[in-house]
Amino acid sequence: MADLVYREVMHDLKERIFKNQFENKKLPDERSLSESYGVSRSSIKRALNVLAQQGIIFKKRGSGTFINPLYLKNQSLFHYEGTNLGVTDSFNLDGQHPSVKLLDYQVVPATPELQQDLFLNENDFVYQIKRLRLLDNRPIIIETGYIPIKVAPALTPEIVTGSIFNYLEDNAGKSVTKSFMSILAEPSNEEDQSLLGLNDREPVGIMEGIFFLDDGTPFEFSNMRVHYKYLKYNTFVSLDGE
Amino acid sequence: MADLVYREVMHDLKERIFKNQFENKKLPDERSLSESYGVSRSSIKRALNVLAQQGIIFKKRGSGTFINPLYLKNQSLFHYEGTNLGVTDSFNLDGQHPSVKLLDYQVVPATPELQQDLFLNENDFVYQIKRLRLLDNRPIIIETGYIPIKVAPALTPEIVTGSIFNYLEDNAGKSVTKSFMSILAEPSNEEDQSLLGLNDREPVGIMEGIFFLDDGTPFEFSNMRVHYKYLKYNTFVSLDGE
DNA sequence: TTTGAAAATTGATACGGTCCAATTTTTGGA
DNA sequence: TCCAAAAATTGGACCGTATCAATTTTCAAA
Repeated sequence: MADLVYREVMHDLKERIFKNQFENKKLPDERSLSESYGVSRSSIKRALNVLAQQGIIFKKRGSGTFINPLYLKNQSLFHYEGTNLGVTDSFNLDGQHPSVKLLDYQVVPATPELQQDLFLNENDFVYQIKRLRLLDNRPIIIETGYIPIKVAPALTPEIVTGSIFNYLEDNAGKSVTKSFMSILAEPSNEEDQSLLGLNDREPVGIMEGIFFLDDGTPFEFSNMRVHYKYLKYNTFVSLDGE
Repeated sequence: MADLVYREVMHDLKERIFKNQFENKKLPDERSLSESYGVSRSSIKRALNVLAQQGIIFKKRGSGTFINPLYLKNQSLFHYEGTNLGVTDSFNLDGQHPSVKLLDYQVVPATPELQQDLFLNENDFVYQIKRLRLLDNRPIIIETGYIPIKVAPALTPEIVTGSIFNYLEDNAGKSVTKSFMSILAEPSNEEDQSLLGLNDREPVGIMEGIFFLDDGTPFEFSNMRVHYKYLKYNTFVSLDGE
């Protein structure tokens, strides 16, 4: 699986960090790591950079590389959901039962906006899929998705009732690894209120954006109107790469 | 300022992307860029990687590097980028005039929750700072922040009316480069409505979380109640480095 | 004209080297 | 002993090269 050098180093370091195998919360210097792993310093650097970006370690020039004490002490804090792309994945938390009710399913021409967002031509068509997502029979999300036919030609209402991402990964060997999302809030409209059981003072959170396949192909434009009590987006931000 | 090679390349490319100077939303290949900028391909790669991570471009092996059409489209007033940590920074981008009204400023004992979030002991004290942020005199955010005294012993109401982050960077040589934030939505309460000029159907967006110094020290717990029209958190999520 | 193999294009990974900058450790003189 | 200068340590930036893999283009055979 992890046949990349820097990934193997990264995973091994992660495990050793977890097992508290480093004294003083300090990692060996990069040159030593390079020698002991038998890889170039560049690869060590790359592995360490990923760990630093995840907030697991931090580096101080001239001093060394250290384990972030908060990562070990309060791990739940750092299990950030900024890395959960699919909605299905994010739900499996408390052993509750997610379900999907298909509200609408049709093929429509791509609007100009969709053409731009999904890199389509004028005569391209998209699936328009509107789903209500529930958790233990409580409605949580109204999700409207647009998927180009040419990207997933064999979709059916049955597939769409499950996880589209999982279907793609299992059957087409394509995986979704990137997304560009915007998160905002709005007052609820009448449809929100009736489908999600909100009163007119209660808002919805909105997550909308594009999901990409790992080769960079835009795969889906999605708009999710989320019951405000169930939207909580956690994210770890680091300016190091800037 | 940007005396780093890859940064200069990055900023130049960003500008050219913004000015639409690339045909077909396609950038030149890396080897050409390397030659035309007179820098190594590694530096080009590094610049492109940062842009890709920011979601501005995406790369397809064997095909080329392309501009993300979504990036040019987003023209929100409050354009909260996943890479902008401080609120002050996020405001300055659009050429509008930010200002701050100090609502409350006192020193209080750290609550048990703050003790945990900020890694404090029982007898530690924190500044409690409540500020109203405005943009061109329109109220945008009610921000309540908690900062341990021992991290920033010399804070004054005057400093707090400006940017705390900038003060720290200029005077203490400490910089804030990381944060762990949660984003959610709530109905507005009476205070929100009066301070932000909302009616009782209009919600607030909430961003709350912890800012860290670059050495990993938790620096501030912040809760921001944002006028819903001005909260737009854009984030590019990538599972590649995992 | 069509098709499919070969070649060219283009980004990805990895190596190893040079020099620099921040920090810590050592050392030698007052 | 104490302190400041020097040396060592350690991460950061950048270069140039080699090789591989995915995609597109070219081109010759059918």
